[in-house]
Amino acid sequence: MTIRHVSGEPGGLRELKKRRTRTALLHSALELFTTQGFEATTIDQIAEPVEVSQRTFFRYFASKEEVAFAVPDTVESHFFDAFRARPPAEPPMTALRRAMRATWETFGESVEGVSPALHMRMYQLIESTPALLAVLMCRSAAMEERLAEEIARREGLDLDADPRPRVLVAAFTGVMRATGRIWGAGGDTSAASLRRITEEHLDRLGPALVTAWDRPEPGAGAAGAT
Amino acid sequence: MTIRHVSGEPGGLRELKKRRTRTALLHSALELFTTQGFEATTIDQIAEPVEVSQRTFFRYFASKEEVAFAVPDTVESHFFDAFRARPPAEPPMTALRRAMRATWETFGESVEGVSPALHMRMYQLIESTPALLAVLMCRSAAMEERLAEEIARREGLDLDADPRPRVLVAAFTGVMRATGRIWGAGGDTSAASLRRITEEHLDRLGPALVTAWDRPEPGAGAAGAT
DNA sequence: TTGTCAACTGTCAGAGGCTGACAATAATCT
DNA sequence: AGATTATTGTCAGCCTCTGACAGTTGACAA
Repeated sequence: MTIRHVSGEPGGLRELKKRRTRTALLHSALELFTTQGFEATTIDQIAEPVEVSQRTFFRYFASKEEVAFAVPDTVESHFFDAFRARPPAEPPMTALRRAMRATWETFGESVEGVSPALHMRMYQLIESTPALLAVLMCRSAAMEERLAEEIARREGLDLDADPRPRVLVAAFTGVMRATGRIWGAGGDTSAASLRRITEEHLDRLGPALVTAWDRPEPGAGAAGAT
Repeated sequence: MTIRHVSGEPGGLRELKKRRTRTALLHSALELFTTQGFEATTIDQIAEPVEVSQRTFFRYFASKEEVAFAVPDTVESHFFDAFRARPPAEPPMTALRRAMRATWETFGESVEGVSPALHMRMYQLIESTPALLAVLMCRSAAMEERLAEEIARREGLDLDADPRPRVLVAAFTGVMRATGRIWGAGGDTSAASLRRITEEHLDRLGPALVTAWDRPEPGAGAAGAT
């Protein structure tokens, strides 16, 4: 008969151990990264406190970078889901913004047992580590593509013929990147600060994009929805 | 007395040999990358036809990625210089576009002895290789930052307070990325094709950004130049 | 021409990221 | 309990990249 402990989550003993090992590796890595830096940390150093071999680390995370992006990954998924859940009537920029706001809110608690304070430190580390920044850029580009596809779908546009979805997304993420950098450079490292900076900057491109971009093209003749 | 051969460029024998080695390594690498793929190519394979040790390769190129971006690097520099040379009276988007056009034109000949056809193949390889795409994204982000700074300087704006330069650049490079992807996916791999796609797409965001973005803000009150 | 100096290179040794193969161990199912 | 399957550790190895040291070669002056 299958033993089922009172521990919240489903699955057997094996599943439980796996989740524990993963979380332990994640914590160990983040702790080391934020104290000694990303490149100065070796896989052996990460695996040692967890009492696990280097080989096992690579069975949980495909690379050293991946563990650094585990939490951002989760947050990103939340954001994308939140965006897809926005009503189709909302202009894309509005929907993006509200999805972002919703993500900030479900973001106060821990993700995978990682405290918000640690997220923040990791974000700053990513911003200041070239190798991680490169990965972040690549991931951002992939996310931009997915968002552009989703917008094209919502608005009934052809992504190959109409650059506007991509441009809108580029503008949005451009602001996000900019705010990220400003926040990273500034003194106030709180999540509230990041949130405030983001809102402020998004405010400033609202009128130009929200009102102009979700209507058919103003200039040359190209097919658009509605 | 210093021997000065009739070979075009300046410098002594040492300089000449260095340039030769660099070019040879570059060619060897690009040839192998485009035939077997980036990851399947090892440093030893690159160095062998040049009859040079692996160690020497790393004295010319800091990493395997760097050699892949040697030509894009040169092109990028040309573009940035061309942009800075644009008259300050031009709206930023117009200046970006003309700089791009100028870059396309000085681009027909070989760069560092690499034929345009090989550039094209390399661009496509970069687009289809995750590791290279990551580097490209990072480099693009750095370029965006430099362009935004330059625009802020031209227009007398404060980059930390006004997101518009960054957004404008994001829109521009967003279109460039999009065209790059469309071109890479399409059948026509000629430079002319890339050029045409780019022009077409830039046309479509012209009215919205050229006329709206170089004026002081429409909505909330923030300081801007003229 | 010759000797000195500086630059360039090869060899060697090694760290660190990452992977495949295989055997040992531990959980699950019957 | 025994068979099955998943997870792990060990080992061996490839590849990127770096520091150290010694050998070679071009540059320059006496």
